[in-house]
Amino acid sequence: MTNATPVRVRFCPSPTGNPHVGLVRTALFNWAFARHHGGSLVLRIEDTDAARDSEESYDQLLDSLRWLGLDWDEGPEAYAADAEGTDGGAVGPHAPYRQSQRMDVYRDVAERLRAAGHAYRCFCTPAELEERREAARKAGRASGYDGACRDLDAARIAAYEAEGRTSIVRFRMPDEPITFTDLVRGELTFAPENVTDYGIVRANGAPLYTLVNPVDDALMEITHVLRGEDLLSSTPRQIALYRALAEIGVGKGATPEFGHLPYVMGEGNKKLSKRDPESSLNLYRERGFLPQGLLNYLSLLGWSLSEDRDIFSMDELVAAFDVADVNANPARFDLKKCEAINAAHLRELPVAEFAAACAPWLAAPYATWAAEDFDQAAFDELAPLAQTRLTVLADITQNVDFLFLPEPVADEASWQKAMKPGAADVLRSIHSRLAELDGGSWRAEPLKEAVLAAGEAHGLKLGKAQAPLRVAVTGRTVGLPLFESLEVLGRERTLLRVDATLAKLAAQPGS
RNA sequence: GCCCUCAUCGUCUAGUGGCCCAGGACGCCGCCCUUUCAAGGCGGUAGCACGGGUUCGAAUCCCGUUGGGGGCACCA
Repeated sequence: MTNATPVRVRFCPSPTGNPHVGLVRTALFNWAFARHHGGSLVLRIEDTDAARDSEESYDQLLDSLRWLGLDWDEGPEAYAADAEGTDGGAVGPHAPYRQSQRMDVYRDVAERLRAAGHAYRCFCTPAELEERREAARKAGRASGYDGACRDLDAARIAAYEAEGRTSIVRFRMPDEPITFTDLVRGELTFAPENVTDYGIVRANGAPLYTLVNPVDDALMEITHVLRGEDLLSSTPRQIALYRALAEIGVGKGATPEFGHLPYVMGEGNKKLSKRDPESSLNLYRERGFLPQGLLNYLSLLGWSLSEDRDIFSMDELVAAFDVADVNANPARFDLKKCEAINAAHLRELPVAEFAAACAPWLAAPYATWAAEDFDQAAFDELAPLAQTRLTVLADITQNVDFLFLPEPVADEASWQKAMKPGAADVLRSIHSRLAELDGGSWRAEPLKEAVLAAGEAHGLKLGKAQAPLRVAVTGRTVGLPLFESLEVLGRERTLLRVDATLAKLAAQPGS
């Protein structure tokens, strides 16, 4: 890259379905690259396929990017949701940024390409194409377009038209190898026989991605194209188109540099697809991943900050990020590690921020308790204890539900585990010791002493003695530190729950 | 079938000819701490796909093999 030209990268999703993590990783690398170089990130919406695109997906896409904090400089609307756009809401000098609103641009470019001889009308029918492709394959040859309509004369064209055939517009590839230096893979060369002429406008006049994407990159003066490796083999085509565009005066004439990012793979070494539930960004959001946690993990797929650091902030990522350091091999998405990294970010949050971040999962639709039973102050007291125990924020709900539910959840497995024969006796001892504590001494430390003493009377260590009490009060065998929990729950409710458990135990045969 | 691409512990990676009988992280196992579970501390498990070169010396460079992934659309 020349130092003089400011970096301009773009993220250009098509609004089809939920955003998935592979897409997010691509957005992240583009964003980090732009920020690292003090350049611009352009958000362009590639909605040229009316059949698959939807407005809902578009809204979701922007919402996701905003949630992630991946801000863009130019796009169909401002990053800050409340900001005023300049042109129909769009922000930036190259509006509009939705391709569905740029159709006249593409039509014009396609026409000029054809006039200059860089493209031609192709009358081959899909059936004919398919047949010849098959034949080529069988013969062991490359199966791309065979160039049948490359040099049709006027008579031939008239004959096809008389036949009622429709035509697409096809780009004419030069008969020479194309070499470029991929930012992550190095120098690559493609022979002409393997990169054949390709369609750029449908028979119905609608432009194809193959045209639209490079045209907009040229017009929007994109300097670096960082995208998935699935587009690697179409790069020579785009470069050829770029050269043709330069020739007819579309854009400033410079071809961007390309960097092809490795795939994000899912289970069984398959490319993580949109259908794969593991790939859905919304899923991570609903489970309570922190944007910085998810992004931190995703950045590790094909890149690393340093030899011995896996946990870092977005600022650190931006400071260190370089496409040249991205490695070329596909990476498997590992949920366990993703969760571990998110947990680390959760722990690094100041307590108040952590508590605030929990809020969505303490209310509908996540809360299992009635809204009016929620007690913020009680929650805040336990929040620090929960912070080291969560992997994702959604886990907060069951960690504190005992505080807000009228009675603890009934977890059969926990009950079986804790309420072994003799548990009732222990619980009775605990109850009488606890009952001796007045409101003023209802603190974690005395509570612990009381349970300890009660346990000793039965020859039990604290670990064993606390189990039935924990289940009696929280419903579960695993949870936040017990005595602090009791302190917050309060004397009355604790005693009531132990009473209730004792009653239940008494009603149970064999206890 | 043709073309492209990739190849270090189970997984993500560090490593760009000697610092590597390969380092970190997640996972897993064990120990310590301990009120359950975490967190934290300590330790362990496990890898350069294979075969040829080049070189005094290769995980690192070259060739081949094998294996994985992708592309070959009037999808993007």
